[in-house]
Amino acid sequence: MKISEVSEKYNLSVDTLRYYEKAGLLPNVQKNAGGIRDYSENDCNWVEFIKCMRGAGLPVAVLKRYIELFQQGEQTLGERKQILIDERQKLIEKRDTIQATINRLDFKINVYEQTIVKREKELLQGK
Amino acid sequence: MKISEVSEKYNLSVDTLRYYEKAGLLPNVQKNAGGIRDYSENDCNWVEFIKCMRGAGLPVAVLKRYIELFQQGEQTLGERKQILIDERQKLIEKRDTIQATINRLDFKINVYEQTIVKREKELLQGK
DNA sequence: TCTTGACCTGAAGTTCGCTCCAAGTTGTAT
DNA sequence: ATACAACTTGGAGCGAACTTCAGGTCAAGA
Repeated sequence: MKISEVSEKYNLSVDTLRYYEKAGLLPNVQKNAGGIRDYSENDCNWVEFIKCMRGAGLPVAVLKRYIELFQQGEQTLGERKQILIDERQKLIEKRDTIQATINRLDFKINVYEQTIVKREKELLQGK
Repeated sequence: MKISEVSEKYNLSVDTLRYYEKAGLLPNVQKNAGGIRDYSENDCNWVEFIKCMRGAGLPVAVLKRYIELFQQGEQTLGERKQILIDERQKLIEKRDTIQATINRLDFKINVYEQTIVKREKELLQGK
């Protein structure tokens, strides 16, 4: 698969794909004789994984470390699991922070709604 | 209230507080004859609001716009309400993205756990 | 064969949100 | 009066995650 196809498939720019590769997130992408990338199905699965994790805000450096460990084989299973547990915990905190802010916005939006309705009524009564 | 006290109260650095002010998020902080800031209770409430919104990831530029409109009085009620509705919607999407990633991590962590337990058993059996 | 578009590289540039620095002023305790 | 900590400003610097650029190579169609 060419880089433009992967770009289209996952809605990531070709620049971002090359950037991820340079950053160590896609260490296995093969190149043909002419130096042109040919993404395997496995590469694509990694792209999809990285896109998902980045979408939730996991830092590139953390993903790089995870992939590094993955490359090293089974003796890193524990460390990899711990990374995922740590990041999961951070996401839970982030989600809860966001939820609290949504609740606050809900309240504020309601106050605005009521105020606006009140102002409209006053206007109709020619106050 | 002095800047150091506000900094302590809301756990924001004095640099951040001055940055927010320069960025237009705290337009009303008064200064005494010597040029030293004196935060009112109202200023503090804005600091708290900004801290909360920034904590959820609302951009400084959006908050600046919101505060600008607030300064302009009642004729901007509708526009202000719309900003909050838009940002609320983005937060909901962000929260859902994060939740989906948490679920994915939960699954992956379980797979790791099972794999690790399996490897340990094999080790005990001298495989 | 020629052109054109997609690909390549390394490096520089951009945006965001702070964070730090230099150099100077103010307020307070002794 | 003197020290010294806390305050002030404008501007530079930083880390993260891209994004763009310059200059070149490659592959396919007319």
